[in-house]
Amino acid sequence: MTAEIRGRPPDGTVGFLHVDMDAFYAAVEIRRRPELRGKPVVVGGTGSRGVVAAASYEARVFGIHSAMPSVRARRLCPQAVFLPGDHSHYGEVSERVMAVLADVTPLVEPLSLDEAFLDVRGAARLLGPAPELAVRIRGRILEQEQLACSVGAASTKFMAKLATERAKPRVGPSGVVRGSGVHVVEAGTELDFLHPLPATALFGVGPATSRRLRRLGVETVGDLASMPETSLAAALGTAAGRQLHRLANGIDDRPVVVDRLPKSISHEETFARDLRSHAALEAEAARMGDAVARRLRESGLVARTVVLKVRFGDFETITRSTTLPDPTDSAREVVAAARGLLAGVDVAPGVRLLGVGASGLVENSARQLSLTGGDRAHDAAQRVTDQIRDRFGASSIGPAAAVRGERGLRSPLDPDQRWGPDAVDPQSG
DNA sequence: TCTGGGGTCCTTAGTCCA
DNA sequence: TCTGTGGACTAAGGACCC
Repeated sequence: MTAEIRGRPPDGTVGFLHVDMDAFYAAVEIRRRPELRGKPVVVGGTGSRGVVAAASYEARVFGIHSAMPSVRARRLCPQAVFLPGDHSHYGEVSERVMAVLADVTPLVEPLSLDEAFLDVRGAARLLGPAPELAVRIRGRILEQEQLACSVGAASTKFMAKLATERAKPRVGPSGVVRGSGVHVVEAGTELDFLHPLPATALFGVGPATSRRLRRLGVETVGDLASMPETSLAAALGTAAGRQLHRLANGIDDRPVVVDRLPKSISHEETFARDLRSHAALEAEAARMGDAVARRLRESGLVARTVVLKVRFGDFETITRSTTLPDPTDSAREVVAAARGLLAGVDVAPGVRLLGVGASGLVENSARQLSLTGGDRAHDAAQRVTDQIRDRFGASSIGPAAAVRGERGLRSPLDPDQRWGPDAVDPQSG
């Protein structure tokens, strides 16, 4: 049984840290291959339809950034070293980094492989004030992993995250400029720090919201803070308006949450070329549904809702979902639901991406008690399948449905196969 | 110009039911 | 019995984040 542990809400003292690894994936690759040090290194985007997952600061000098289409990145810097991602290795490194953080406080909330919030108010009483802990954490990660990170310290999570940005290396006119590594926003100076920043610095202000805000004459966080909450709510919706108004005024009472349960699990893939055959797509849906069900079982979760995502050649994206009579982690049921949803989609225009997801997740412990005999036998069979895969690899066994249809479009499902189709290591070929 | 994969949260609209 | 209302739930899509 997983229990969520929550820290206390902020109390006005500098007690929150945000730790963010610098160009994490690229830095891990450079550590593995020291001859790449100082060179522009790009992780991901090795295929024709991929995007950049991470870029070293030397690559950023050329204007390359994450989420940039790989075709464009190559045009900007043809001499950059493009590497496929090695997600499982990054995961291992991340676990060791998180362990360093857990040495300081049990109140660690990972946001992704390379980022976490810490509530150090308790630890500070024993180990020293938050800014000192920030410096110590940074030194320890550098010493143990030979990887640089930046740390922000402030009185709230959100402010600590903004502080980290200030501490990071940046790209100047003459190249890479080293960052301070640690930045502290002292209690009482939050609004001085916050209000000159562009509104896009706020969590939740992306391109669409930014456009709407500019139409209202809002450029900076200060502009936003001086607007009535009701006007923001009218322009952006109740929840977003309220949230932005609070953040712009430095209010963020979210505690650090440890062991957060996932809300959804999904698997999606962009194909090297658009698929038009229902049979081929059914096989892909079966493969992905099987992978999703396996991750549900690994997490000890069952799902109430199965979601199918389809992106067509023109980038139009639709989702179709269905809620099951009983929550499940069975590949048979997830795949059947996904294929049922797919049957209602006209795939003739050509499908660029297909995804299968599971949501409405609950812990499996309650469901186990109510299984019938047939379900128990099926569960046992799935456990054996999982064990075979653990031993011989993800592609060693799978649903028969997954091998029908058009073959050879891509390699079998591989957790490291991310960041787009046709990931080929240019160094090896 | 070309836009991955894995998530979270919010809004809107429709349906069912008390 | 009819009508209105509001909550819960479901489905679909959009925006955003790393």
